This record gives sequence, C-alpha cells and structure tokens, in this order.
Amino acid sequence: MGGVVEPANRQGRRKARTRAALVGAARQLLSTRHPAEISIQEITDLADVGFGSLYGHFQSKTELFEVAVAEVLDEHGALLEVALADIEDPAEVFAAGVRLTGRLPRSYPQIAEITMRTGLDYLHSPSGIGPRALRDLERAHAAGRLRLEDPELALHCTAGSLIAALHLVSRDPQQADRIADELAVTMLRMFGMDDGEAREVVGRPLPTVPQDLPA
Amino acid sequence: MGGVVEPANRQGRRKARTRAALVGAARQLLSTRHPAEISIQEITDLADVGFGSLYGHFQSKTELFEVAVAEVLDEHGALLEVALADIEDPAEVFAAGVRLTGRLPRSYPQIAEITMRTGLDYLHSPSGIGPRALRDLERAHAAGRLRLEDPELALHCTAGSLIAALHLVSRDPQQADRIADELAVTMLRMFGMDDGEAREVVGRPLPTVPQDLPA
DNA sequence: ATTATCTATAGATCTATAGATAATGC
DNA sequence: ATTATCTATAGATCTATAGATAATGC
Repeated sequence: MGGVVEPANRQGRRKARTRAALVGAARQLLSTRHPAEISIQEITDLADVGFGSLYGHFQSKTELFEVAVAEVLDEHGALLEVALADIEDPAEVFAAGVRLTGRLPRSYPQIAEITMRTGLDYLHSPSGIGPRALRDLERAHAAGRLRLEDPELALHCTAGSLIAALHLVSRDPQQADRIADELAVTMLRMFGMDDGEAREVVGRPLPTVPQDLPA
Repeated sequence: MGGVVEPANRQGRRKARTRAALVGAARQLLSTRHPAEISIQEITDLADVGFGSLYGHFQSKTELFEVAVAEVLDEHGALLEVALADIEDPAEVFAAGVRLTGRLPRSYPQIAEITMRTGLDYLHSPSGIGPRALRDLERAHAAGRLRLEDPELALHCTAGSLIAALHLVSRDPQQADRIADELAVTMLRMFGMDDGEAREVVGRPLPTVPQDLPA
C-alpha cells in the first residue's frame, strides 16, 4: 500500500519534511477555503518554506491539493478500517461507520471539514469513503439486514446525508454524539430497517477511533 | 413579493437589460465553476457589455454572484410552489417536491447545477429550498404521515440526499425519472413510512413543472 | 443636463521559473 | 559534485476606478 519509506540519508529526510510541511499547510488551508481562493504564497508562508520549494515537489498548486485531499481521504478510510474491524453484524458496521464519521468534527475536525468540502467530488475515487460505504451496504444487504434496490443511489444518499449532517455537527459540536446517532438511525430506516431495530443497533457500544492515526 | 417593476423610460429599460445580462452570464458561469474561478472579464464578455458596467449595478463581483444565486433559488422555490399547490396529502407534497427536484437536471439544468453547488450553503436562507422542505416535513409530521424526531437533522438529510442524487442524475439524465422516484421512496422510508406505502405515494401522478418560469 | 455605458489603465495580485545559496554525499 | 531550498523577478493575470463617449430626459 502507500508504504512511507523512511529516507536513508539526511537530504532525503529534509526533503520529506519540506514536502510534509507543504501538504500539511495545504490541508489546513483547504479545510476553510476553496482551492481557487488559496495562493501559493499563503501555502509556503504557512509551511514556512521558500516560495519556490513547492515546485521541487509538485508540478503545480493543483497537484499539491490533489495529494493533500487524497491523504485526508485515506486517513478517514484508515480510521474507519481500524475502528470497525471487529464488528460482525454488517448492518452494525454500516451504522457504526456513520456514527464515527458524524463524530469526526470533534475527533478530527480537519478531516471532517475537508470531507465536507470534497466528499461528493471524490465519491468514486478508490481513496474516498465511497467504495467502503458501498461495500458495507452490499454486505448488509447480502446478509438480509438492509434493503438495497439501487446501490449507486444508496451510496449517494448515504454520502449526501452524512456530509450535510457534518455541516450540522460542525456548527454545534457539543451535540455531535446525539446527532450522529440519530443520523445512523435515520439511515438504517432509509434502507428498510424498522425504527425499533435501528435504535437497538445504534444503541450498541461504539468502538473508539484511534487517537493517533495509523500510518 | 419581489415584484419586478417595468421601468418607465428607455434609459431604465436599457439599464434593466444590462443588469439582466450580467446576472444571466453570472448564472451560466456559476453553473459550471466556483465563484473564485470566474473573472469579471469573463462575465462581461459573456454578457456582451463593457467591463466597467458591472460596477454600475453591483458593488463587486461577489455581490453579483449573491444576486445570481438568490435568483436561482427563488426560481426553484417558485417552480415547486406552483407545481405542488393542489396536492392535499402532505406526505405526497414532500415526495412530489423530491421527485420534481430530482428531475431538474433535465427540466432546468442550470438551476439544478447551481442548486447542487450552493444548496447546502443556503440551506437556511429564506430564499433557499430549506424553509419550504422543512415546512412540508413538519406538515406531514403533524398529519401523522411522517416521523420527525429532529427537524433540523431531517432537513439536512433531505437536502444532502437530494443534492447528491442530483449529481447522479446529472451524469445520467436519461434515468432522471427512475432515480428521482426511487429517491423519493427512499426518503419516505427515511422518515418512517413503510416501503409499500411509500411506493404507493410515489406511484401517484406527478404534476408537471411550468415550462416558462413564473415571474 | 443627466444618465448609462464603454475604454483604458493604475496598482495589486498571482504563477512559474531562473539563478544564487546552502547543505549533504561520496 | 550533487541536491534541496531560497530569493528575485518576468510576464500574465485580475479588480476597481477615472475619464471619455453615447444616448436619453426634460
């Protein structure tokens, strides 16, 4: 996978540090603004590197932004991957994914903001949350737990509701848990589960997301 | 309401034409790009007016964009207002609103594109679709037709699913009817209606949207 | 005379690159 | 000697405005 190889010599490590600073700055800026509103000068200032350094690592500003977004989406995916690994009921896997993602504005605000801004555009990108959400839905359907007439539409409804709910949680982070759980119930109902059973599934204990990101 | 007064003299009519050309051009450009990616030059070229004319009507590019978006959202609202006026079952009103909005990429592609891009940001603006969607949901709830635990969350789920589904329809306009109707069923289930009844409601005849926009 | 629009431009950006500088590799 | 980074800048934008032009109002 995207195995990050520790560079052998000091030059290589320095280069890696500069690159990481650029990507980090890009992430920070992307969490509050649209790419077109962000100048290279701002990025390199925030990263505390010379203006020209960007071009030693990326062909253009756009390329840097793509790398930054891909990194965020990968992290989001990795978080869920780790947290949901031990859940057996596939409907619960789906619900817990929703519950954890709804809590993202508190646990990882930057990831939440960027997911809110770019999630729909990257729905079908392999690094996005789309493929894994679709997989979870299909498993739950195969197990007879959820209804799934049109997987593509189901994916869009899931992502859309989730992203819109993130906006809500972002404006009122104190309610994150309640909103995220109510969202999960709503989404289980959306896929044919009755309210009582949905509440039972969402009432189950929720694994915590790792404090430090799996590298 | 926003009654457009026909200017009395020729000067006034000319001014109104220029303004309309600017707003029209802004709308056209906003339907494919982010505001920050659009220059004044592009707008005035497309509107076929002199560069400086923009400042005779708006204080800034931003102000023009706000007017353009507000206009689009108003039109979207007016379309639904007219089309849904005669439906009595409040659950059907909600469902028909979803079905018609899902068909927008074919009936009014520009409105659809701009709603997709800005809908979430204007959820609470009085000109947006938010207030009317919320009102429909609350009526359906009051009539005992739909479940509604958290109106704010319900609104976000509705808007999010709808906007995401518009992306899907946009990429495959031929399937507009099918996707829009399946979306409506999905959303009725989301608010507690069982699948059978939801399909009955969505199976009812759908009023058509006006060909020419109500001014 | 007044008003709307147009053309031209000042001044402030912004991107991408060229060449200088500093540090490491071997 | 090689590599990474930095500084400085060319050239292409972009916004907002000032002043000129054209048309209407009265």
